[in-house]
Amino acid sequence: MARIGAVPGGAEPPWLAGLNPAQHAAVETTEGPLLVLAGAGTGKTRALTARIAHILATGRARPHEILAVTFTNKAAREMKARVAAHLGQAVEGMPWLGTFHSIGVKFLRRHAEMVGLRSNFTILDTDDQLRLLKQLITAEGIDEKRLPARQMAHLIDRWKNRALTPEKLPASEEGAFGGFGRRIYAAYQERLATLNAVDFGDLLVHVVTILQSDADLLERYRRLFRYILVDEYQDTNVAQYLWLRLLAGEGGNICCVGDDDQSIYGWRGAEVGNILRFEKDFPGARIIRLEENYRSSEHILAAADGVIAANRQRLGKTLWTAKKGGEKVRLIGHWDGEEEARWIGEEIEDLQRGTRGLRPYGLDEIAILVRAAHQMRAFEERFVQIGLPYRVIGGPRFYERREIRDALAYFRVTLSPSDDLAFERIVNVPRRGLGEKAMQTLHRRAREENIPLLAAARALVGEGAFSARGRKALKELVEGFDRWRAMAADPQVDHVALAGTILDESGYTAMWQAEKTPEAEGRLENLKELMKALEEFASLGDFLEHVALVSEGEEAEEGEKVSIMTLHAAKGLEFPVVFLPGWEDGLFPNQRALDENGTAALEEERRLAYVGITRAEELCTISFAANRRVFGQWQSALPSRFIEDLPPDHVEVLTPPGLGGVPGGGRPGRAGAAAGTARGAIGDLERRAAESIGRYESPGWKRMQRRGVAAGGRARRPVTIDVAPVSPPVGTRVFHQKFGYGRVVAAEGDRLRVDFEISGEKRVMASYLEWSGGAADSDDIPF
DNA sequence: ACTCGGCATTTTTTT
DNA sequence: AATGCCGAGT
Repeated sequence: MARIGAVPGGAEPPWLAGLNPAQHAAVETTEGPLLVLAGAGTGKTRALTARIAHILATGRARPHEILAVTFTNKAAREMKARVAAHLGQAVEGMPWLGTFHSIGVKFLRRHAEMVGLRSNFTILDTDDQLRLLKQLITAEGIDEKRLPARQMAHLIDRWKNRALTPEKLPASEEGAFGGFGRRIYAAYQERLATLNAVDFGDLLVHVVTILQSDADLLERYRRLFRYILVDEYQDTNVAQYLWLRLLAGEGGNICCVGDDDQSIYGWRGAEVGNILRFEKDFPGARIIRLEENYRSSEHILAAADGVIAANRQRLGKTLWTAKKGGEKVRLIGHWDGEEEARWIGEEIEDLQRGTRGLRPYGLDEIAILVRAAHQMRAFEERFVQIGLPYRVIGGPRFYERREIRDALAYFRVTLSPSDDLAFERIVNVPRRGLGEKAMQTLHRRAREENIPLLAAARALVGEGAFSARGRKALKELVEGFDRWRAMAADPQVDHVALAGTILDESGYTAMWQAEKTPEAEGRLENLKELMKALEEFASLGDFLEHVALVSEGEEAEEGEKVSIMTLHAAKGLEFPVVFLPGWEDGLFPNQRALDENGTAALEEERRLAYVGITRAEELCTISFAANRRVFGQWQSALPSRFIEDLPPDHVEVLTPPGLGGVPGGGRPGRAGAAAGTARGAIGDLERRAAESIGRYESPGWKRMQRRGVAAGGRARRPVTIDVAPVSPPVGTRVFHQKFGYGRVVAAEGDRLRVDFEISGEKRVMASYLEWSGGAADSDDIPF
């Protein structure tokens, strides 16, 4: 490819080496507003980091004069490392390179007093937030069951994403949360101020408030940030957008990189509109498109394009690749979710061995990307069974575990005695004989004298309040905190040792040791982990700050493993081999999303599909299951409507196991053309589903019926409308997919006990079984 | 004050 | 199926 911009005769600086013309332009167009539309796999990070290197190396700005914002800590870290690599030296302090939230904290610590905070404010975690809201809601005399705190938290989050403080709430929001929304929101903010605390959303909103309220300050920052770079611009929400506009000013040097087709965070306030509107917002903006894809094969790209092309709201890009040929995207349907997991497990083992003329793949090269976290379970179960190493990315997070939160609460109170929320969390953990009544007493005193709970506890203990047992324990706790605080202030004391001391002396460690369950052991393990993590930081305080902002359970586990994660978590990653299970209407696209947000949500789901497919470099396999267990109930679904958008020329349909093979087992392998079209295979599956289950109904359809609409206008009919499966009477000879033939020995409703010929007695659901006379009434099956 | 058991609810995605 | 919440019993 011809290179432009190379200086004739002069050696090209290393950061420009190997860039294509578009990337080159993205790097060298430093002045004025610039939007880089970077499709999936087009070397976006490469361009972005080269740009920073370029700005620094050419002396256009010093490191602290660049504001570079990312969405995840991981992206920030990677960016730092890659800029350093470009320049061939460590980047000394780019203090303003980080996530919106971490930069927000830094900014807020400097200007806390402008929003009524002190600069040592604490950052609330979700638990704290919910507990606080619960209190406020109850105090308002509202039944917390009718209006749950979760919902309120959600609401507040949405408002904050739009930079709406209680005063700025529009009239249209007046009815929110049963009409109490605004009032509780205001009370909540007030309470946060008293607690000297902020929540996640505040990290954005307070910054906007400050910048808007002080023109001089704003001007200072505008001058400071000579260059602004924003990664994943399509994910910015209103508050972040305001931030950027304020700081960039008119014609500032702001460079936003993003891809409207990868906007998948609308549900948490991201506005695709931000990127769609860029030219209007920043007059004279230049737009550069990165369209050469370096990641995926031709077929994979074509499939992704087929899916995304159905969206209306897009800026439009055409990705192309120099890589021709490769494997087609594979499509396969399964009987149920477990079979899907089983098949993928076997497929992975095959891939490892390198069958069918494909190269052998390492487990690290393989990923399974699911729509919803609960899908992961089937895979975990299966993989444990067959001993296939896997890792769940973005699973239950380390810092959200109970024992970790408890430990952190102890640290928090030690460092800031007025952290009531943390104090509340651990006063009675381990049990100290302080129940509801004791807590009421504490709260009353704290409120009356306007002092923190810890101070109230101290006073009350001195006055001889509470039961003898509780008083003694509480006294010990208060004195403990005094002691630990003194130690924390002593530079001689190592903070890791201090943390250990706190957990031991408080009796927290002992509490779990006393519990001799494997679970408790795990928790103690986690606490050890925590200590190890602590070593990386200079002080407890530093650590707490880190924890508040980092949610990534960053345990770089050893060994080769298959990765399992949600599609959301997969954004920005790539794998040679990708499996995309669960492509069923209702699950993907997700019915709840559709119900709540209609067409916009459907487009976002489609983008999610696009993100999924474009993660794959060489081999991409999409699958769906006719039946899936949801809430312990079997439900059936139809293949995702996105499957219809896959261009047939680039897709190979595989034959599901059990179809045309041995019943209930044996994998026929790759049947190639025998399966015919995608529709053919799907039809077979649906027919089988109908035949053996009898009557079933897709969850999405049920919802649509209730609402009396066919959502999206593309709804298809479910197979049969009759929810209750008929049970075979005791004594009936039945057939089960997994256990084979057997006889019913007992029944309670549709739960049966069946004595199977091979595997003995099992409890199974009637809907699992086939028996003569129990086949479907096929009058309503639309094939 | 704490423990246990029954009942309801849950799961879409997360900085 | 699994978890969390509430109420009754100790």
